[in-house]
Formats: sequence, C-alpha cells, structure tokens
Amino acid sequence: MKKQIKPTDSELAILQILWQKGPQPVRAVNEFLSRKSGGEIGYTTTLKLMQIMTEKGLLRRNTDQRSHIYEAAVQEHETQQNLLGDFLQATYRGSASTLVMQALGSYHASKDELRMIKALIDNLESNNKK
Amino acid sequence: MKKQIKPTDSELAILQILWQKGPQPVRAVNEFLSRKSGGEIGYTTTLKLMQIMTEKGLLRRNTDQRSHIYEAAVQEHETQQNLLGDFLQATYRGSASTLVMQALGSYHASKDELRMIKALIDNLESNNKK
DNA sequence: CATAAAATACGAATTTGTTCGTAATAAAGA
DNA sequence: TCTTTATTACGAACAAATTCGTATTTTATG
Repeated sequence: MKKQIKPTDSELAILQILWQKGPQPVRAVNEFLSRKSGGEIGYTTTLKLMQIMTEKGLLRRNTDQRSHIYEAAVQEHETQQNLLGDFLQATYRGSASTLVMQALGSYHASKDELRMIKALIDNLESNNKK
Repeated sequence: MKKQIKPTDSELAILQILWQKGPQPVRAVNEFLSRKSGGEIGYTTTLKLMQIMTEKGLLRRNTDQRSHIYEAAVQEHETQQNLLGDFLQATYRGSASTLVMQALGSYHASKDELRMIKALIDNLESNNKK
C-alpha cells in the first residue's frame, strides 16, 4: 500500500479535468480551469501547478512533443477513497452513517441510484449476518 | 441564508471539541487538542486560533470571567452541510450516490444505522413517486 | 538563417494558515 | 501590598499554496 500524496483543492480541480477529459496539454487544462472559475487564470500559474504535481507524483507527462501532454498518475477512485477517509474523520468524527444520511437527504439521487444503494445495503446486511 | 465562513482543518478540530464537550476555556481545548495529536501544542497557538475564529464569527466568547469561555457560534449540522457540499463538488463532481456508495462500502455502519438509511431511502422514493 | 510565436523553466512575490515568543494584564496568595 | 501565577494581546516568524513575471528553449516560417 503506497500512500498517495493528498492533493490540494487546486490540484484536485486539475485532476478532475484530466480524469474527465483524458490527457491534455497545459493550454487546454488552463482553458477549462479559466472557464470553470469565471475569470482568466494565468497560463504560467496552471503550468507551475502541473509541474509541481508531476514532482509529487500526481501527474505524469509525455515530453516527446514540444507541448507536453499531462495525464493523471493517480486513480480517481483511489483518490476519492483517501479524501473521503480524511473528510469523514474531520467533519463527521468518523460516522459514515451520518454523512450518508445527510448526503442522501440534501442532494438528489435518481431512482436507479437509490435502487443501487439499497442493493448495496442489502448485500452488506447479509454478509454481516453470516 | 447567511453563508458561514468555511473553517480550516485546524479550526474544524476546535469546533469538534466545543460541539462535543460544550463551552470551554482555551486551556481545556488546548489539552484536548494536544492529546488528540500526540505531541504538545503551544498554549498560545490554540489561543490565537480561537481568537481568530471569534473574529470570523465561528466562535463566541464570554469574557465575564478572567478566563474566557468559548463556545461554537455555528451549528454542527449546518457546518457539516456546507463542507459536504463543497467536498461533494470538488471530489465527486456532485455525484452524491457515488459518495454514498463508497462511504457505505468502505466504512462500517451498524445494523441499526443501515436500517435507518434504508428507511430514509424508502421515504425519498415514495415522496418522489408522488 | 533570422525572426516570430509558443511553450517550458525558474525564481520570486503574495496570500493564507500555523506556530510561538514576549509583553501586558488580571487575579490570587503570602 | 508585593510577588507569583495564569491568562490574554500582540506581533512576527515560519510554512504551504498560489500566482505570475521574466528568461530560456524549441519550433515554425518568411
């Protein structure tokens, strides 16, 4: 189990773009970020962030082309898992059920999503019973 | 709806203590924090943090006694809601069901907790149907 | 080959958060 | 009252994260 470095909020935003859109050059990432945030973000700001992230092992880059292509070096699911653990502890003192109920109560989930969640719970219960 | 200021991680740790133990002087909070973190934390470090939090409106204090008594000025539930919204967006791009399933899958919930969650889902479904 | 355009590299300024030393103040005890 | 002790107030050092200006490098093009 290698512990992955925890990304900051800005870094997470960049990871989200790369997870969603796949490998991208700095220019494209910068444009996505600028659009998302409203105002313009300096190109070198994004560049620097991505260089730091590469040093930390959060990104990988291909330098064959003049314009380097960056991709996420950590998996979305694993990163979410790590962040979730910290968040759960800090905000809910570890009570997963409280978090789950607040999330379900305040944010919408579709019929299908609710069905899947119930199925998961049924599964957990029967494994528990054994 | 007044938007409350988002507490930092250190500030959240102090809020957790005050929510759990009720109003406390700096000394007591400092001791809880020190215990929780292993090493000793400087008394004035905790004091300064709590003073800043008071300026931000996260804490209130009663200065009648020489030793000021601090209490949380924001509600636990409301703060969790706010943080959850940000976290959900930043980490799960807003997908509550993904967060819920990961939380249930990776962190333990008791039989009773699972029962309550299912009841909530049933409730959501029947309200939806209407 | 010289110049322009676009990218990276680098360093530093800025901002935000954390930590703590020291001074000032207030209370309690000898 | 004088001294000691505990507390608050204040300022600054330190650290981490963010932002950007400028220099350098690379590529394309006239």
